[in-house]
Amino acid sequence: MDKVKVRIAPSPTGSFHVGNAQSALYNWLFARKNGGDFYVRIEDTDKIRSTKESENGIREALAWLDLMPNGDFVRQSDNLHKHKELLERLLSEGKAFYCHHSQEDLEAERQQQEARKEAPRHFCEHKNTDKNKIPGGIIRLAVNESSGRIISFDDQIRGRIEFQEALLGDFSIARAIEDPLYNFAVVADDAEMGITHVIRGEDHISNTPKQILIYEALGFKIPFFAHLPLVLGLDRSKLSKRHGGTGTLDYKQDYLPEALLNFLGGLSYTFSKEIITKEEMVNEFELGKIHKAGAVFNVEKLNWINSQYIKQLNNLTIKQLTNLPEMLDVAIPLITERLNKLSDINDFSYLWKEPSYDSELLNWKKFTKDEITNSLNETKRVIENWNGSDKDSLRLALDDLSKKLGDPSIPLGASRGLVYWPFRVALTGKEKSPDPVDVAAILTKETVLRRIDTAINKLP
RNA sequence: GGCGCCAUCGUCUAGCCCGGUCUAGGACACAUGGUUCUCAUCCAUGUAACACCGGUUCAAAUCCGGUUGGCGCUGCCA
Repeated sequence: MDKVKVRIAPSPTGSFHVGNAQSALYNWLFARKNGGDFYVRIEDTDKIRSTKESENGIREALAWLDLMPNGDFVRQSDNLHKHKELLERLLSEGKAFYCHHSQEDLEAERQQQEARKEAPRHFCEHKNTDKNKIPGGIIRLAVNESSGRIISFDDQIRGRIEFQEALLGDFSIARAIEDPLYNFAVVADDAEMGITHVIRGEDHISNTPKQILIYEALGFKIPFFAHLPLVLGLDRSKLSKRHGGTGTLDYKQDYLPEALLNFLGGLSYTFSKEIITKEEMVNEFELGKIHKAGAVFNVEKLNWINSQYIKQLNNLTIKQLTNLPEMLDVAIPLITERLNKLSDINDFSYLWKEPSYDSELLNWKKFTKDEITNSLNETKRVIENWNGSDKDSLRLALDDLSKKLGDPSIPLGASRGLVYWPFRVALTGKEKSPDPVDVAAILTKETVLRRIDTAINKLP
């Protein structure tokens, strides 16, 4: 058995799609599981749309996800001389030929076929004329139009898939001798690189019979094919720009790479548990167990997975990720417990800078301004007598205050609000926050007192 | 239009290959309750699905056929 070699072949014409990232993961997993190699080949035959920035984006995304290939990135354009050589061979053997039809003619033909409810295809009469080796026009593969052959392949995920050869037409393989088109370049490069398993998106299923014909014309060994289900948007169509958030790097500022990988992996494969590392995925992974149906990219689930990973992060990593080196370690669990996305860290900025808020927020339920002001003044007194670190003693003192200020006939829980609510708003400026006692223990005693004063002054 | 792929809760799915153990299980989301000043966490509970029709069979989510629907491709893009 040959050593397993797989690859992803993204085109550098935009951001690295999350679907590409999922494809990269499954390819990487398959390679790792089978002791094979994983390659990245930049598909840049479209010279007009390919950009260097896009290629850099692919590198950055892969590096971020830690799905680095064995060896350097391969660039399809570096292989042009080989493509030309192969194309010349096909031409000289009569397996490919120059088609001199104009694009207008081709378009007209296509429309007529559609009107006649026929399969759109172009069988070219130039194939058997003396024009067939004269440069000009595009190069097509000579396909047998009267063939009754069924081209089939055993998809490693879907089972046998069949196509009628006669419906293919003499499809295009190059714009010119030094300008190969996708289907031809992929086959040439995959063969050159010794790719054993082509694992790619479902949108390539209909390219497969064409590629098989090219493999045969070239006399190359046909690899195994496996077509991955598509990553879908909320409307169940292929996830695209209009759905937003299609670029892998779009997730870099809010999500941990392990979380995105975990999410993407579990989207079209069922692992033994919801939260799983990619090393654990390697152990369980079997190509044939990848699902067939497309899966909706569900951000809610991604958020949940991300929150699980954030809770597991150590203090140093949190500080680096959020770029807040001065953050106190004791504050971290309070924050990570409430974080879905990394940038939400700004909701906790009161831990390191003065909060700003509307004075109305200080009022809890139907209490009067006087009652709130009084509560704050009493709380201030409690803080003044507090040692600044013992949370239990502070809670006890504030509970006593609650009993004192509240109606003795109602339970303590209900009267605590009169003390805790304004205190919490004074410290955090928010209506939702961790326990104010926890916050007070993080801020210095002086800061707590200052913020209470600020709150009191806000009230008329 | 042609060709192809797919089809279980709102979403991701288990079960399907080897029919009965499925009054269809789990996770996310949602709802309710407990803890609670608020939020989050945690715990408990709940709502919610086999696309349809026919066949095979004692028995079908599971096997077969058809229909419908969704999606993909249909380029001198990849």
